[in-house]
Amino acid sequence: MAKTRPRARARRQPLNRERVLQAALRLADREGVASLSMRGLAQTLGVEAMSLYKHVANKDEVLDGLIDLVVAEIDVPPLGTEWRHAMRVRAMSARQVCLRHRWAALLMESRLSQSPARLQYADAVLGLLRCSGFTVPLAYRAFVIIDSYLYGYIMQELHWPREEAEMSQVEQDVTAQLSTADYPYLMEAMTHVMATRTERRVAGVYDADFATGLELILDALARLRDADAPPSPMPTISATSATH
Amino acid sequence: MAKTRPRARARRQPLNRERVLQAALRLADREGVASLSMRGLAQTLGVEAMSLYKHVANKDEVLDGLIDLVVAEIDVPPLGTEWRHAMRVRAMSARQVCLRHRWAALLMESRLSQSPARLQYADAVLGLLRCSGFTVPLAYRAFVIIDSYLYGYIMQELHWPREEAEMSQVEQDVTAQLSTADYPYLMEAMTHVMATRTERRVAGVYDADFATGLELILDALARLRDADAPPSPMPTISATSATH
DNA sequence: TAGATTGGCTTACATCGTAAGCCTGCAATG
DNA sequence: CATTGCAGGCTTACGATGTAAGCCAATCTA
Repeated sequence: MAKTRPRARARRQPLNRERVLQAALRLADREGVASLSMRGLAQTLGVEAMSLYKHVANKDEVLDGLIDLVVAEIDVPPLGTEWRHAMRVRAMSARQVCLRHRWAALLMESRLSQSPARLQYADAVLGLLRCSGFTVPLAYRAFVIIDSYLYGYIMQELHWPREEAEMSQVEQDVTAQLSTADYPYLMEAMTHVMATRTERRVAGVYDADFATGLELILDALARLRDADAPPSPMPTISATSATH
Repeated sequence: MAKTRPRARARRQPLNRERVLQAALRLADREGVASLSMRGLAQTLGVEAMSLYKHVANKDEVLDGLIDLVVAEIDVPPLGTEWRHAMRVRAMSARQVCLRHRWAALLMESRLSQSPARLQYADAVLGLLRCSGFTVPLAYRAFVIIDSYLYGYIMQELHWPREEAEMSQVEQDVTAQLSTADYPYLMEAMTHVMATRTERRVAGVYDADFATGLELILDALARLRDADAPPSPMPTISATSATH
């Protein structure tokens, strides 16, 4: 009587690591990575929790797998692309990916997981800088600085209000609950943010602010690069000509 | 017979929120925030888990309390201090605090918790910029950019090897397990990092790299500030004279 | 002295990751 | 074709964990 339809279950295509991770990705996007449990994950696959362990060693492996999936979504231009353009593209892409999967940034920061996908990502970014005239030490430094800003900005951004509803909620808090006397400078800043919130989202949320900061850093790095190794008369050509 | 010594327990000074949070801080420093459980925390206080709930609403409140304790440790110069100096001081201080409590940065990024301590911290930083000639929009932008870099850098740094033992472990991985063919640029960068690791730690770990990046950003912001509101002939004086 | 309050404690429950081992149908082998 | 191995599910069970509910003794207050 327990075996009502012994076939029905067996008929579905067998699970595999790939399908498990894809399901985890969907579930994380829907409910957040914090409420991603092995039992819940199994349920979305029509399976019992312990069945997952035939395809993944443990939950940590699922999380690391998620990181890999997300890193793979980041668009890194091919080796030889002019560095400023390349850094812009990959930074913007990383940001979009992290906003699409709102749990991703925190997960990447909280886990070590030097998987092939992540190593290759780092290698590609470093390669772009190296092929654009950066020395090894400077390429390393630039990488660290850009990534600090990139992921630091994203982490902040994830806490900001997005929907109009949240925004007006914040606005209420600003004008009512937070007393102006206690936090005068914070108040004026919040007021400014609220007042300009419309024009500050261009083709996405908070794009403009992110881009300005990034350009600031790229400018600074360009100066460093030029000081470090005097460029040929036409820097952009010498940069892109490395592989073309 | 259960009441062997009804007095002994009652004699110790009663718990309070303060002592609970201090114990949580110590425990987190010792074992990491991930393995901070209400039961474990209670144990270090010689008390049962549920007793904590007389002084704290729930675990989230403990975590938010930890954030407050940590934020309070950050050294923010008084209003009116010249902005570059002030930003340097508070960035360095925040970094030291986050390295001292290695769980703090992640906790701050993962929780929202707009507690008075945090709001006041933000207010103080914004105030410093405002008093040094930054307009409201620019002060806000500068705040976001500096903090992005600051906490982004720290989050990266927390994953880097610190002890000499870890370092030589990484060195082994670099020269052996990671194949040079697969990640050429990553390899050369790691080799450089390993080779220069001695001179790169000055009075602390990785101080030099952090400072260079910060100066880069402060330079860029200085340029922005001067372009935004043309300074008087002697910018530093006009900056500090605002409140003195 | 009576009553209320404070601050501990016990018990209980849902949820989590996962160890151990069972069962069944398909596939390869004799 | 029969046997057997095993891939890939399932069941059960254990020890965390956060915390709701309620108990009880010591202390403070009227």
